[in-house]
Amino acid sequence: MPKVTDEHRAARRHQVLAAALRCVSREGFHKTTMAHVIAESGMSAGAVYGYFKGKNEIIRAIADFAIGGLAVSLQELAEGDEPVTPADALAVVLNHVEGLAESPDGDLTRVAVQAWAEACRDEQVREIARQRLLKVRGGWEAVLVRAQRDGSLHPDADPTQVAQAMIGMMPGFVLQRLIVGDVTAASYLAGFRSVVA
Amino acid sequence: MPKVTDEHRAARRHQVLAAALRCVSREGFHKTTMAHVIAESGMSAGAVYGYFKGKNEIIRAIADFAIGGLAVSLQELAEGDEPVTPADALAVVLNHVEGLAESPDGDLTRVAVQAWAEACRDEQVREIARQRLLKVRGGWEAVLVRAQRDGSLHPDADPTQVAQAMIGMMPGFVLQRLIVGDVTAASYLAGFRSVVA
Amino acid sequence: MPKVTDEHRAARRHQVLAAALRCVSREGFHKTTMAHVIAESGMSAGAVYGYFKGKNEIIRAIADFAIGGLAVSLQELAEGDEPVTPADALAVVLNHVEGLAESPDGDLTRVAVQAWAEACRDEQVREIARQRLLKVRGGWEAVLVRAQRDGSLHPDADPTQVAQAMIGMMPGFVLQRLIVGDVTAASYLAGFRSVVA
Amino acid sequence: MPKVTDEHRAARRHQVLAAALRCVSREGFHKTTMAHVIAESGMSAGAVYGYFKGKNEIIRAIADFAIGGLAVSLQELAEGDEPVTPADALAVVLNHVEGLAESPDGDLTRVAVQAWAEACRDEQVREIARQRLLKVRGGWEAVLVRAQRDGSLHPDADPTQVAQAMIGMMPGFVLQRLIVGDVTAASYLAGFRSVVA
DNA sequence: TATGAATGAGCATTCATTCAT
DNA sequence: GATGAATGAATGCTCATTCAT
Repeated sequence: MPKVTDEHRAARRHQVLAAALRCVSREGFHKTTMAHVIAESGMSAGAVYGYFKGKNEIIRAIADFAIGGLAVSLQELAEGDEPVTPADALAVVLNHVEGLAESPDGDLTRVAVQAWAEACRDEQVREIARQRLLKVRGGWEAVLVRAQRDGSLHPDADPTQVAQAMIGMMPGFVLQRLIVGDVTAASYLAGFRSVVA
Repeated sequence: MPKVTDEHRAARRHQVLAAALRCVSREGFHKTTMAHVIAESGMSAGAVYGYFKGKNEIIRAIADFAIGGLAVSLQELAEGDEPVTPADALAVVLNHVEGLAESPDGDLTRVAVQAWAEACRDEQVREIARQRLLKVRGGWEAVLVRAQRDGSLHPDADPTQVAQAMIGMMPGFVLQRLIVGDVTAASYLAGFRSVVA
Repeated sequence: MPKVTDEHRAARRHQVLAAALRCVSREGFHKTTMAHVIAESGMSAGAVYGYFKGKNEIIRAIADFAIGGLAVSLQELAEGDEPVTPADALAVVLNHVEGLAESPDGDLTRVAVQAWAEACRDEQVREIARQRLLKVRGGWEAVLVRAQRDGSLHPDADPTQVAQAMIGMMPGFVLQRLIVGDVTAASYLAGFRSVVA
Repeated sequence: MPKVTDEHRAARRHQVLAAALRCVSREGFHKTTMAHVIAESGMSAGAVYGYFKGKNEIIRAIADFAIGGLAVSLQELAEGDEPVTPADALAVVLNHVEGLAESPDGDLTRVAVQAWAEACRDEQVREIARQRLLKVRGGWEAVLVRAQRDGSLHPDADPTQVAQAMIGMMPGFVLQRLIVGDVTAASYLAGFRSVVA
């Protein structure tokens, strides 16, 4: 089947990635074997290796995808007409996270936790994660600048530092959801609103 | 003689755990082989297996230790004489975290991230993590009740929900420290204070 | 049309063989993969398999070519007008070998060494090698009979046995050239002349 | 079975090497799989890897052994009381080679041919082969100096060049034996004697 | 006839664990 | 108890060959 279209190639890559995502959300990166991914994808070993150089490349692609998935565009919030508060933006983030947990290819938040752990070991995954985090922090900064304009954030606040704190609330939500299981976007957000009020 | 033996046993277990901690903080749980732990501990394979049933038991002990290490006693803060604000308690937590990164047996925050990932895969690690998190949430609740008494937290706030939000700030601090590297307890806390102000 | 096709077939086969020769002289038979040969030839996998049944057929064709390349026609020497000595014939052989090392498709003497090794494993390659060696021995016998006539070889010598000895000097020259690197046709021949003198 | 003696270690290494030798003399270096060696040795995979880092290390050890096996000590011949001719020394070499073909761990001359081929590919094997060849050439030079003293070699001959030529007769003997099969030490030597006579 | 993506058996190697000493 | 050599199933990956287009 030579002369395959780019769409075909992309679809095949996605087929591998989706299979790997399901495996990783079940078993984590390191208990997921290539044999699992191969079986789950329905492809042959050789075919999978035709689309990815090896397990590391798949791990990196998945880490990128999962961490990227957690990123919400806060930009549009910052550019919208409605007044924006930090709590509003956090609500958007938390609802987005809850949606990722229901992904058809497994709970993406579980995969993201794997990716965080991998970022602490693998320089390349760390770089991917860093880029993603900085991007989202940029979104938060835009929102916070807007919030200062709207009066919902103190004008003397340093948007960069506040962005660090605000983005920092997401991992704690993800982990408590997965590990304790008693946290919802609503309860978490309510807790935050009570503090800032 | 039995007491000497018990002390001996405890010392030997610690020897293995400390070695494993150093390995895991360098390489993560799954790239750490028993051979690494055995070599790092200076013990023989048979000896290590005399103190731990296998790798899983070591992983669980380490996960317990690392997640437990992140827990600070906020109880004494709640019971002290000084008025307490949520930000004060967060400062205590963040400073404690910064100290763990300098542990003689490797950066414990890196190990904790590994433990979070493992908690998403292994029911027993998850249970350990859950107990630890609930314990710390209990400490936060005590602090927050005190804060309500002191007037630094709104009297209508639900301490449980606020505790979820407050404990949720810690993982985000750990991850940004390890992955982005530009976050300090001071900058993170300043960001938080700006929001609640 | 059939003739054009035949020429085309021959040209294509040569294209594959030349590519394979370059690969084998670099990497040996068994480290040379079909993918290497396919890439080096600039043809497609399917095309290569249209001209050769498989890797074994290519190996045999190359072995034939490389061992055949070492064969010089000593016949014309035997039939010439000039008096011939064994050393003269050896000089022709050694000079020919030195030329093969400069082949545009890689050092053919390296390929020949691979072919010798393969001849010890593969019955078909061995048969090819045997035919080639016997052919050259025939050439040597003709030269040696002529040398007896010329008086440069003892009349009681058995030309077959002497041919065994004389042809036997070639592999040692090739190997010392490739492995030790300090042997030239001139030095090797001088050594031989000193013994027979 | 801890605290094993050095003899035990040496015996185990030999057990692997002997197994590998049998495999390689049958199938060549590259068709010999680790599974073959492991099965032939009667050891487990892990045990074999406890004595050798990998297949390459085994190949190199075998190449060393096989090429080394071809080396005869011509030194004692050079130092003996009897007058020595080049043909006498060649006789010793050829008889030695015939003996190696009957080794209990397979025909060592077949393994040596594999080693020559490998020496053309692998820098480390080449270095091993070079050292071995230079050693034997040294033996030949001693013999030839002695032969000059005895009057059986022309006093003007350069012993180094003659040694190149004389050692060069061995590979041709090995290859003709293995590939054509009609050459014996006796016939080959007779051919040589006829030329030098 | 040409293409090259796909196949899948096979390969070298690792590693958690055991157990004879 | 302590030792560490031995085990062998499992892993990530390769590559000669095929065949739908």
